[in-house]
Amino acid sequence: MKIATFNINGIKARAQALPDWLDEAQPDVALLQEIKSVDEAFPRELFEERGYNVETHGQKSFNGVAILSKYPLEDVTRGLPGDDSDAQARWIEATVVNERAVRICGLYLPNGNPAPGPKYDYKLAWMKRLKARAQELMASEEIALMAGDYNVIPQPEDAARPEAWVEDALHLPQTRAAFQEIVNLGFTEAFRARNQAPGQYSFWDYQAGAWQRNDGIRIDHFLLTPQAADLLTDCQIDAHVRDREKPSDHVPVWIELDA
DNA sequence: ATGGCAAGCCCAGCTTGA
Repeated sequence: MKIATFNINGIKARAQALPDWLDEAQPDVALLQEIKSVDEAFPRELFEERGYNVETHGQKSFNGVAILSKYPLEDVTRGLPGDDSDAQARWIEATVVNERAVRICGLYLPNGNPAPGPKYDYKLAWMKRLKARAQELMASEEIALMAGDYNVIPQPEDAARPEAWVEDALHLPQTRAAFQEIVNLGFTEAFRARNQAPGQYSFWDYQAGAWQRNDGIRIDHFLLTPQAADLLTDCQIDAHVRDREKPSDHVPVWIELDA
């Protein structure tokens, strides 16, 4: 089962580039972030005509996540538990049923800039709720994963210019510690489990020719429970997509699970 | 040394992002 995550930075703006990549990469499941659309305006027919089941958790203008799956989706839930007052659409989960059932969580973790400040407080609070959900997944002993735009640069080698990020909410010690706490529950970070090479990124700013200079950061991640990690056979970043017409500032990251 | 882009929205300049 090929599972991808892709922060598309607006579904309307990616109406060409996203289907093009799906046709080429043929993921069985695609987790999308920043659809920037309400559910009613999401162009689900673009994906249904390609054989995908579509579940969205949208919001006007900002945020918004979705799951596309060639296999049936069951027990879909929307919103990260732990704060009923949180109106931001950043979390969706579903069980994908093929040979085995895989619990798949798609997430768009808050950016948190500027730090310190209320936006950073929201990021850290969200990460605390994420940890609670992660503990439940771990206790369930399911084949499960949490993937998406974490807005976390885990290690200095995950940035081309780590010195540019020292004061940034994506790379502050508290941010990295909160991410590491979740990994330490027993999750496998799929990309680094299979690839130790530096210079591997999933986001390049639109400004200053960042892509042309490979001035990127790696912030889109897969965290796998042990039951999922046992089935992991590959993890790659489709960086070439960044070179196309009207690209997102993120590129797809995908895993292959023997499931 | 600095700034440099893009998307969405009451369509024009603001907010947001990373």
